[in-house]
Amino acid sequence: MPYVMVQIPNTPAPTKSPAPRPVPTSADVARLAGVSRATVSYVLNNTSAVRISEPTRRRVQEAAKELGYVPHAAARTLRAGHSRMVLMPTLPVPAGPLYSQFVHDFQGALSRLDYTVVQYGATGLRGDDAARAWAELRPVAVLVPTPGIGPEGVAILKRSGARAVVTLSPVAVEGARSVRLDHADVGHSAAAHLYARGRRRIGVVVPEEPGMEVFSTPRLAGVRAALHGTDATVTELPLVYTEESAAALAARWRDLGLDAVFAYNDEYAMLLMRALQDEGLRVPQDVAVIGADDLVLGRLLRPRLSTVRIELPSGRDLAWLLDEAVRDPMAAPASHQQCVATVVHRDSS
Amino acid sequence: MPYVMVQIPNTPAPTKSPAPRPVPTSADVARLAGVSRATVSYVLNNTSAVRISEPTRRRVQEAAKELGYVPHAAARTLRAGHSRMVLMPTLPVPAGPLYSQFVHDFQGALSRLDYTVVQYGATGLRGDDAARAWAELRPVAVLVPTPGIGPEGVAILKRSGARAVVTLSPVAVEGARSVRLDHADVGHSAAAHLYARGRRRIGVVVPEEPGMEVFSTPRLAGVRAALHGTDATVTELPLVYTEESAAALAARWRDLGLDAVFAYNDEYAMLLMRALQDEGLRVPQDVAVIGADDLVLGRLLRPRLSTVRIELPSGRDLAWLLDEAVRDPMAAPASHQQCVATVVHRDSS
DNA sequence: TTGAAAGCGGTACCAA
DNA sequence: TTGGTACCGCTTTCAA
Repeated sequence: MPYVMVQIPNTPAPTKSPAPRPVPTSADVARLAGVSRATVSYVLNNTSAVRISEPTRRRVQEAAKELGYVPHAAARTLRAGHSRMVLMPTLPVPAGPLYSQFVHDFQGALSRLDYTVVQYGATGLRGDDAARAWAELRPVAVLVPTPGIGPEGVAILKRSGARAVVTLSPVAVEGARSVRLDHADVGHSAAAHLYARGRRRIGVVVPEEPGMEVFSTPRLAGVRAALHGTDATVTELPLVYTEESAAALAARWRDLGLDAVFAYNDEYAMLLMRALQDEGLRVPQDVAVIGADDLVLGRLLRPRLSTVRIELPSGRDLAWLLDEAVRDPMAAPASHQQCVATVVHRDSS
Repeated sequence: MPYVMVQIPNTPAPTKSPAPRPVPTSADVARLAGVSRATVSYVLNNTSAVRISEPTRRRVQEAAKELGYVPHAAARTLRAGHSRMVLMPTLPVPAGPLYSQFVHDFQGALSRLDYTVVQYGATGLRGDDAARAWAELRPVAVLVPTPGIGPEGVAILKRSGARAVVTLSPVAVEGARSVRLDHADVGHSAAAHLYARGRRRIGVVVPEEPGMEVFSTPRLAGVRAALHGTDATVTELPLVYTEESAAALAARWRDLGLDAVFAYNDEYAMLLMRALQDEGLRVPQDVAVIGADDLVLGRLLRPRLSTVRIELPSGRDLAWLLDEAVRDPMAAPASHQQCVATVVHRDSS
């Protein structure tokens, strides 16, 4: 039992040297102001159904300030039976610029709708265990930004009081509003593009960083699906996000005999493209390169980087979707949003 | 009163059509298993101080599973008087790769130490109000990754039970462990470098994206400080992170008469450098360019981008620091960590 | 081995 | 206009 927090109301700590003053409660405020806890609650929440005299009001506020009183969210939530917390599990990998922007917008929009967004540090739990961990916090809504939850998980959350569960997932999840987002589409688009441009021996970069498989596996699968039944071949290319790893891959490029590569995303594409060029290979003549995510930086390369742009819903739209779902959990989702993946053809492919 | 959660224990909802079953509690589990709530608690928490017979144990577990019981974190926290939650306010701007990586590591390390990290969506509150909002959650520790808290805020958090407050801040904050991190150092290093390379008319990119001033202001101030009293001039260059904005800036570059630019960070630097080159300016002959953050991608440019590397503490180190502070809040911080900014001189300056 | 009951900090009903 | 008080869900003595 690591941290015993000694709670000794109204009594200076006994012998322990660094007496940790107990946290002030509304009862302390009431006592200091000479009123009841009820009155404190009324004043501090500006309860409109109740009129409190101005002098009393002031006394309470001064007492609260003097004690440095801060209400206890857990107690309030417990009593109220609900909260305005929207929970979003953090990604299993460091976020890219696209996703960071999305989260930022999403949070901003929900703040304006008077929700509190909380990103919950994934503890390595999976599936239903993860759902249970989230459910312990009794959020009013949950946004799962990966295909990391099934109907079971959704049921757990709803049974625990969540009024809305929104997922970004390739398949609709029973009970949740799912915005369809399939990373296989990205791979599919990239592969179809390369194939249409006459490429047949196609490499696919697979990042070796742990956790990345959540995204890289479907992207690779999309490539395979697009090329299935054609005369094209698919070659997996493990790559770490370092210059050295890219150089090593480029060094054995001629042996691989590939004429195109889908580089997972723009960042890996930029890394690899530079290494290929340093190796004396011409892009796109010797090898076509395409990335994904349509980063600004990709446009700066020469040749300009072709990419697959994935149309994430704006954070604002998703916030509204979520709010609507919270307000009327039973309403059928108006329309099944879908994130489309479109090729942005520039000069590298 | 938007969401009235009707709690009718042991009674099917009355008339309301989509009967929202009340969330199951440990009392429900107890009832179904035919035991007391105490026993349920013992079983579900594997309380070692108490022996529960195997049959009872199983009955409880089955009842819990059948009801889909999930314990209520707020209730537990309230009763226990403390939690293992580490709160970290989200940045006011979308995170860059450097910070994303840091947060990821930090979370992973704290998870292993059995903490739960929660990124709290900033609601636009500032200073002490923000501190109060964080304090409502009664976190065991708070990491403030910006200079967004003062001694007052720290006091509020500590009075509310936080056993540790850690800040990444240019100045030590009374009561908190501060890892010294001053973005002015970044500007200072960049400016000193450019000056040493003989540059005298120095531009400083100032991102126009809202919220960015948290970082851009000190970086600019650092440049000014480094050049104060010399014969060099400093010119602010507002820039939006788009090709168009960069092109517009580059178009009037010759009129500006600058021979060097500190571009806020590597991403802006890459953007601007490309625009300058497209305008026919030679880097570094006509204009020296230096960024910051030492991104991998900067090394891929030609000329390779000079940069200022800022040595963030590793997430793991900071997690340990925090854990130590939690375990012994009174102990003086062993050593004042400091994030140094060092110039990585490559070819663009 | 199990149960009864107190109490964590707030809120909101009902009385005064 | 205010105070008393019964909860919210869970843990943890103390008794049985």
